[in-house]
Amino acid sequence: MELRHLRYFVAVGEEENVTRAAARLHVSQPPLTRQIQDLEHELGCALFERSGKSLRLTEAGRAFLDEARAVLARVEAAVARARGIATGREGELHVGYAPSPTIGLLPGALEAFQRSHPSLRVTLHDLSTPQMIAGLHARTLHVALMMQPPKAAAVGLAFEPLRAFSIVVAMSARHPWSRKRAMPVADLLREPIVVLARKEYPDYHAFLARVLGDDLRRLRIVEECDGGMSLIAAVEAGRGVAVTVSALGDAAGARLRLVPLRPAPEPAVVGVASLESGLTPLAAAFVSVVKAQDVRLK
Amino acid sequence: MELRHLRYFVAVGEEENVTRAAARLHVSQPPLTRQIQDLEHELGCALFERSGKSLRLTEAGRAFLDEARAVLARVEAAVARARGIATGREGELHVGYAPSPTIGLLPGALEAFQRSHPSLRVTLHDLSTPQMIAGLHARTLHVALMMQPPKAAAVGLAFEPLRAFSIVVAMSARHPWSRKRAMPVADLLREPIVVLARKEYPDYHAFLARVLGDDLRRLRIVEECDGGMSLIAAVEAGRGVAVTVSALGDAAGARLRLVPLRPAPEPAVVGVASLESGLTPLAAAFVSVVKAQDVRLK
DNA sequence: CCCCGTCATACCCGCAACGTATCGGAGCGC
DNA sequence: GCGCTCCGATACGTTGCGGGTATGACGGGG
Repeated sequence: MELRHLRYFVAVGEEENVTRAAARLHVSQPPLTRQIQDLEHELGCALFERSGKSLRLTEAGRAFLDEARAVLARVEAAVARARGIATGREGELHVGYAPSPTIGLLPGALEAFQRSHPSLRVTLHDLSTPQMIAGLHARTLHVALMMQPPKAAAVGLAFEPLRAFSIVVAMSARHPWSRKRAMPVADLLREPIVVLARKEYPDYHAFLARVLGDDLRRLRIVEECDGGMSLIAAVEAGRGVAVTVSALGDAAGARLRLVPLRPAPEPAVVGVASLESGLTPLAAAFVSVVKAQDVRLK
Repeated sequence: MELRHLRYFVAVGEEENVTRAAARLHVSQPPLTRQIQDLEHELGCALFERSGKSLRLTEAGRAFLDEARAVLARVEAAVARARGIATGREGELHVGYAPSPTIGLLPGALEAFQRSHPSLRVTLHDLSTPQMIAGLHARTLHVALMMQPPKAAAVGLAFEPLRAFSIVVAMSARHPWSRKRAMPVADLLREPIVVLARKEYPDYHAFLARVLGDDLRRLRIVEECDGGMSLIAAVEAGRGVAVTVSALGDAAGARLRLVPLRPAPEPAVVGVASLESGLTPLAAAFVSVVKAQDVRLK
């Protein structure tokens, strides 16, 4: 059976007249008769009762007419959907993001993208860097907003840098170091330190390892927080200081003082990652929109 | 586009490998490649990304794969449904009936039919004779349990008689005539008469006209009832007598006495009507079941 | 009784779907 | 780096089938 049979049958079924249906379909009557017979033969049951003159739908024919119309409508919808997705006018965009460093980036990017692609669903996924890389490869993520991964982890991925954040020590405004220009690492080691929980934020600990190297193990960690907001609150309350990227200022506002580390480590680069090849039109659009909207790479 | 394209695409999409898909479909690889290309060309968008070696579904391709599978499943279902209906294993049977004369007939008939056709929905429609005849012709009714219609109204219909009911006068057990063998029409005209409302029971008044002829207008009608139960109650209460078929005894039981009219009019024949030609398998089955179950044509 | 409308059959033609053979390119082992 | 292998794309001949014309069969209406 082919869609042709269904299209022909719908016409004949609606007209209950082969000749008129043939005119409607712009074919001649005999082939149409033949196709209908073939269809009935394949189904193994009569769709029409022939009364010499004219023909009439059987019970089964009426049911099959409904079904055939539904199938054809479904095909139409399938075509429309595929075309819509291919042209980027519909579909779903799955965006992975690392919350802390992208907090000042994400809202603007989403807004700009929704403006250029209205009626498009964007799904956000709060993930760690390894999860995002895996998601991109598995095609469950289209793009990921994250810190620049090491070269080795990024094979097959394109990474577009957007902002560079300096590494700072966050502390309460009442802290003795809060008015200084910078804090030496040696002094940091004497301070009580607040960190994000290792279990829930492997990325943060990888970041600390990169920034501090061996000094990481000499930190006096007094508290582990289960989220960025708890960390800010703990630091603001003076329970300790935290090593973080300057992006934290976007979330904390004036509640915290951010003092650069000395010597200044390599700045942390945040950007958008996607597949190097075979990225969807939507993903490409997202990358270019975010890039255009966030030209200021500091 | 034809179902072939969808079948081929589903195979290639699931395998993401033309050669294996070709083997699965029992065709050679080149035609399959070509059909897929034709499909993509017709859709106007790529369903696969070609990376030299092997090929991979695009976003649109994944969506279209789901849709194509759904279409094929729907086609399967359509075929199954048509076949099921044609062989009488599923579907719906619409049965029209005239309540009063068929009250002793319908329950047994339905039970017997449900036994021979389980998992089949039967819908009952309480209708007047002209409505049933129209419904049979319009194919909204499959069969109708009713009084035998006049020849003129029954063109194109097959009527299978089942029972013949004599015409009786229903009255309370306390009525002076309740012990007599029969009641002459002349005496009936002196009695107060209870009838069914003309508006709601045109059939009943047609029946009276057939049985009594011109005497109908000489009846002393004292009350119109809006249903069979009200009629029985009114007669039982002694407000008057009613002219009816002996089938009423099935509903009234011992509460009423039924005295034959004299001279006895032609008995009222109740049976099952259906289309003379082109009746569905289910309708035919219903007629034969009811006939077999109700052989005693009195 | 003839004519018209309608569906079914007979027959022919052309295209498009299929098969065989072959090419081109990418990964892989030596 | 070279050849080998695997896979998809292309080329081309063949054929089956969908579609066209002509005609038959049949019933209903003037």
